[in-house]
Amino acid sequence: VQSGQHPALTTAKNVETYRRQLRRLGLSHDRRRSVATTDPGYYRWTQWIFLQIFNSWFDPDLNKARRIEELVAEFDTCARTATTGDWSAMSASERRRELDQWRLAYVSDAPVNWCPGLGTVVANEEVTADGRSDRGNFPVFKRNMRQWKMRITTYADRLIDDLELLDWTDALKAMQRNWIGRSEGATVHFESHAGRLTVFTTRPDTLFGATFMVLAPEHPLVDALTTPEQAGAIAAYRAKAAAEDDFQRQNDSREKTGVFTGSYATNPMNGEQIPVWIADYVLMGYGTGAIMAVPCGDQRDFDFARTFALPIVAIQEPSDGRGTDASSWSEAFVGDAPYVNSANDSLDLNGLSSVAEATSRTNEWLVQHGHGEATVTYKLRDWLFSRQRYWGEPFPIVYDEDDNPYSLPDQVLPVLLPDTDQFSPRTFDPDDAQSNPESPLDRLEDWVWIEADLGDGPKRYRRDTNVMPQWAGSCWYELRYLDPTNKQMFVDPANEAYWMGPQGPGHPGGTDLYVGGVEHAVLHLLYSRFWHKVLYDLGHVSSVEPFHKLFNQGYILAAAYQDERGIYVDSFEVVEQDGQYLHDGKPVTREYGKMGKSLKNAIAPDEVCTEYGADTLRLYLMAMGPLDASRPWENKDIVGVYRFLQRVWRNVVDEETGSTRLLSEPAGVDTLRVLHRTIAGVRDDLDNLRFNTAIAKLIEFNNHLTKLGGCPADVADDLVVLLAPMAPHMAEELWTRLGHTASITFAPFPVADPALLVTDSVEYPVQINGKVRSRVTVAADAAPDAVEAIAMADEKVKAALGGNTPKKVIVVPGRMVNIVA
RNA sequence: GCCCGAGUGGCGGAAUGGCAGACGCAGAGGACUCAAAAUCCUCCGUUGGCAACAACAUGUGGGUUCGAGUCCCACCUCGGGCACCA
Repeated sequence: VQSGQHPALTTAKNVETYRRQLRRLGLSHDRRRSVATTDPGYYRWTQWIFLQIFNSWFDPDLNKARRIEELVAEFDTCARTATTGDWSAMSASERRRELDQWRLAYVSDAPVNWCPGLGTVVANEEVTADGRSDRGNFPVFKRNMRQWKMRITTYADRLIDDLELLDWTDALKAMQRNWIGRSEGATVHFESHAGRLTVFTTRPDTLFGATFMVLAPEHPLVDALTTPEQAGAIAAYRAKAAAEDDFQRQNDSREKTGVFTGSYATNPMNGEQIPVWIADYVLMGYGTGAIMAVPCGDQRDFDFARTFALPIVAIQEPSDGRGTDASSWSEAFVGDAPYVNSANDSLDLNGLSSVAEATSRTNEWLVQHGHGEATVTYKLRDWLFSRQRYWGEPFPIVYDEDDNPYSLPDQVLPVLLPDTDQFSPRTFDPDDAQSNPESPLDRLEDWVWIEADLGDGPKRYRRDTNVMPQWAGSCWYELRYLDPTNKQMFVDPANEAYWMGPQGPGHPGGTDLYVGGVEHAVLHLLYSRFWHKVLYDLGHVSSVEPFHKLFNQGYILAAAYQDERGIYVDSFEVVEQDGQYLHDGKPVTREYGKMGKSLKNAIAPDEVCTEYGADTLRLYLMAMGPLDASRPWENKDIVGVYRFLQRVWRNVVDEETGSTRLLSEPAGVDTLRVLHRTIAGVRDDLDNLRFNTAIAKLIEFNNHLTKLGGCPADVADDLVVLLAPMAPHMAEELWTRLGHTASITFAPFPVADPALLVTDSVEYPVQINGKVRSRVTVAADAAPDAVEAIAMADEKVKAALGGNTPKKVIVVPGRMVNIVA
């Protein structure tokens, strides 16, 4: 399955068949929009799945999603207590609010990424490292807004752990692990006069070296900790930090800045009073927004301590011999080394040299004494799921007068987009951080307000005017492909089990093969795994994962040219002259990059198609290199595969008459051997997605036929069928001319005859000390001893040995002979 | 800084630890042609040699092995991802 394509396309032989199949499915072909999201069926089931998620919650005890009714039942029997107050005493409205806090899809007023240039909010995964939108490259601002989110964070562990079950590249798995960012450590409590300060650390074993603490400027306890004499400096620092957004803060120089609050906290290990500072290198959005600083073992803390003359205490004897007097160090020490200065009345780490052991002993001690516990934190945040666009699935949600969300009943699905002629979201000055989103649906008052009876009698409700992101449909479309016309459910469980069910114990199930670009690593591929796991937990699918084997194809690159100002110029207007590249007569520099508008180097496949035909375009793309490698497009290379196709054609068809011109003489054993080697090789290459070498083998076979003067009649069918997967149009045409009436699609793919894969005799290269000095031809079934004897008797070998007796002779059957002289 | 990849002719690239450069592009020569295009044939890593052949060659330096583009160690360069993440 190729991302974004309808299944009709994967079986269609040509555009007409594709359109016909689409018509049969009641769909239309629209190049600008993916088929999936224009189909009311997809809208309907995407909304239905959304409601499944909305009406479920995550049970941490079972580590899985469950239906919301089960939570209500547990509240009723007091098996679980509500987070706010007494469930049995709550009013209906209070109960709604309580439940809404548990849902896997929820509305919250929290920091989101607002992109005024696009006019919509976007997910964390859609923001680039430099704080811009991945589409359009507009600035993105963190703002509190009321938006839909999905509780993907509850699946963080399973999303990491189940990567083990998948046949994906290590690079892609690493990207997902990285993005989820699980770090194991401990939370530790430090007492202060303003209350308990809790920090997260991955190195609880270094607690004895914690000589100060740093809070994020936004930390809620900063006000209470700030002493009157420090109030001015703290306020000024916080104001400065607030004026900068996250991205500016991170892009600023890494000079350490910060201000002392004037207060101290107690290091629970040794009772020392350590100063509490604020600094912008501590982020409110990660961990607890507060850190303990261990300057001897962390470079950032070390820099901070040096800048502000804070104490540094060594807690390890550095392995590089610099000694334990930290005042003489020029950098922090990181690594395994024996602990020193690390003991109190009830815990002694001194002398240990294993971080793992010291960590587990510290964790035990923290729990025993009530100072903390082992904890895991994640970088992953909940998924921002609403957008302020027109195109997208509307939320099947309405709000009552108290702004509580209600799901619409299944019978009214799909909620279709209302008619309008104003599709664009309102966009703003890209830098106007204070602007507010306006969905195109907001303007359609007639659509927004509905009268409905959702159990409380007929009432007026307001529709949700957001739409779902483009990822919603792609989160589950592969499931719909298994059962595209089903009107009763999104996929029949029997179909899902047949196509995607686990193939044995420990197998996660999922599609057999998924080909897609690596740019989806932490977008589509993360989101769809999450949805799939929710559907699995709720019992709708039998597979644990949506995509079992994933293959990342490389990008097609093209030359891009920059003028002296560094601005990209149209690559088609660049000429090469004496090894120099010129645009408008001025020299430009060349680089290779992903094709696209920004580099002005896109090549329209239509033009290649018009000039050479679709088969040539397709074949060129497959032949130019391995599927997973990015490689440059070279117009001048296309002619190579074009010539190959023409040679095949001329070997089969007489260009004068248009009828076949096959050799009536049956193929000789040489030709049959080449044919069957080709069959075996092409099969193997196709199985392993090595299209480039499969094509090379076909070219070799065809070159062999060209030398024969044409194609013997008895191998013509095989030649054409071998070619069919890669040049389907021409193969179909040749097939017809060879007298077949049924489509070549249904012709069986040739099978190699093992008898024709072996030869009577084998040419052995004979090496002396690893260098080829001669070759001998030996019967294929000759015993190693016989091969050795023949090699030793060879004139060139004798001459090269000069009468000396070899120390050793190695015969690799069927491969070679190596003589050690 | 951390995590993934990748470095082979003029170019794109081939090579289960076993003849490095398959196949294609570009280039050179030839046949056909009045000529050109197209087509077909031959050559085509570097150096030396008329040649047979020899030496050197898969980013650099070591190692393992009868044998290394392939495996191991260190380094260099390029591409991608993440990053004041505690």
